[in-house]
Amino acid sequence: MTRPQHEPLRADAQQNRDRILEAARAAFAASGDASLNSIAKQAGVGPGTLYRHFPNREALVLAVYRHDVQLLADAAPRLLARHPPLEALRLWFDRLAHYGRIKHGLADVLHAATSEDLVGESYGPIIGAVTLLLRACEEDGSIRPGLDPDDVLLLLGFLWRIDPGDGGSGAGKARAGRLLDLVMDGLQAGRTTGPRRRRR
Amino acid sequence: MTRPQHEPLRADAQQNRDRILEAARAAFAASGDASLNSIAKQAGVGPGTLYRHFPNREALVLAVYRHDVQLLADAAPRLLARHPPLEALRLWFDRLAHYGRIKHGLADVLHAATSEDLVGESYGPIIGAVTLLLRACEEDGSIRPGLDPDDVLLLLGFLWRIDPGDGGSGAGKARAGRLLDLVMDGLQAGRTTGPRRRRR
DNA sequence: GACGTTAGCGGAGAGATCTCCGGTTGACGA
DNA sequence: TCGTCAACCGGAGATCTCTCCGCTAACGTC
Repeated sequence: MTRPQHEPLRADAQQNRDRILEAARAAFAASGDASLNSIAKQAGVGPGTLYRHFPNREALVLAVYRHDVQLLADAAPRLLARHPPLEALRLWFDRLAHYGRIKHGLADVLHAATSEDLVGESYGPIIGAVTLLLRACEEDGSIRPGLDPDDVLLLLGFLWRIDPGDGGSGAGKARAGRLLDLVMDGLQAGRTTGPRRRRR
Repeated sequence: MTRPQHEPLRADAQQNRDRILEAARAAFAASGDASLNSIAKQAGVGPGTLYRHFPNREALVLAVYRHDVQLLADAAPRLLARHPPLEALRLWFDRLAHYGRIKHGLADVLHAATSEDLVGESYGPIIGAVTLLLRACEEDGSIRPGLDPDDVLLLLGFLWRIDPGDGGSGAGKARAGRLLDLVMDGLQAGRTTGPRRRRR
């Protein structure tokens, strides 16, 4: 954590990067779709500088939330240590959903992330967490074997598209819960061992 | 089909609308992300005219593909007449997936469609088809009861995000198939009647 | 056919994203 | 401390999306 990524930047470049990130964090917190121009201005740099550091909007959003993404990824092994695999998987999904609901700026980010490699820096930990959880469940026999983490993450993409305030108090949360139930059932179908457990 | 929607337009307006649609169809076929400006120019109208007829890119894309969307929706009752409900559902999903793979311009359209009401014109038939299929399956006892068509459609959103040429020959198709299998299993879990059928 | 009403036109332009490149400055060896 | 040079800056500008509004001409009426 907080390790210098890639090559060390020149001092002024590093300072600019930090200033941009700070300005972006503030701007995204305020509006979510602040213009990159205004963020650059707020950070006291030219648009060119912003775009050199972060080639597009996604990259900037991802960098801003990078720390949170890492926290989310780190939660996976912790959950696995304290819960049965299947339960850990579901709990982690819930966190992912909650995260998607809070940080709505990320909506379209992981959405396009699958194909981008630039995003690997942030997408990597997430895919790692999913891989870990799925493998544990698989070895446990509680889900069907042979699942591709990328597939699962793609399937979970709906989480980013649920409107947080969807139709009033907590409707979004309920919706995410219903759909996650459905996905969990799908994952369990074709499991290798144990009797099929009835939902709830 | 081909009924005059809403109020009848003035003759010149109707002509402009048609010209825009024609130009857009050609442009989208060529590039998929052609600029609306260029489409307007190609159609021989000003940008203002284009935006009055179609308030944003989505509306235009949707209008261009409207006929195809209707065909897709119409397929649902036909499939139900010739197949058991569950099978009809899956076959229709396959069509939806195929459609998503071909008309990639629609990718981000139905994506945002859930919240928009402007899109109702095209989203409506789709949601209608899903409702029909789900209800048939439900009465048949082959899927769990109480499913919300909107939920299901939201879950299926991954279909729009699969890269058609995903990693080479037909990989996208395979991926869609795997994920649809998973979704079908999820839908069947908790079904009311009959023994749980093993996949494939 | 002429006329008034108003739907509709279309271009100017605001504001956004992203690129390009001449000028500048930090880093480092001497 | 100084010179060199590559890394980096930042703003001009190309292009796009979308809005606003003064003007035009289509349509119903007489």
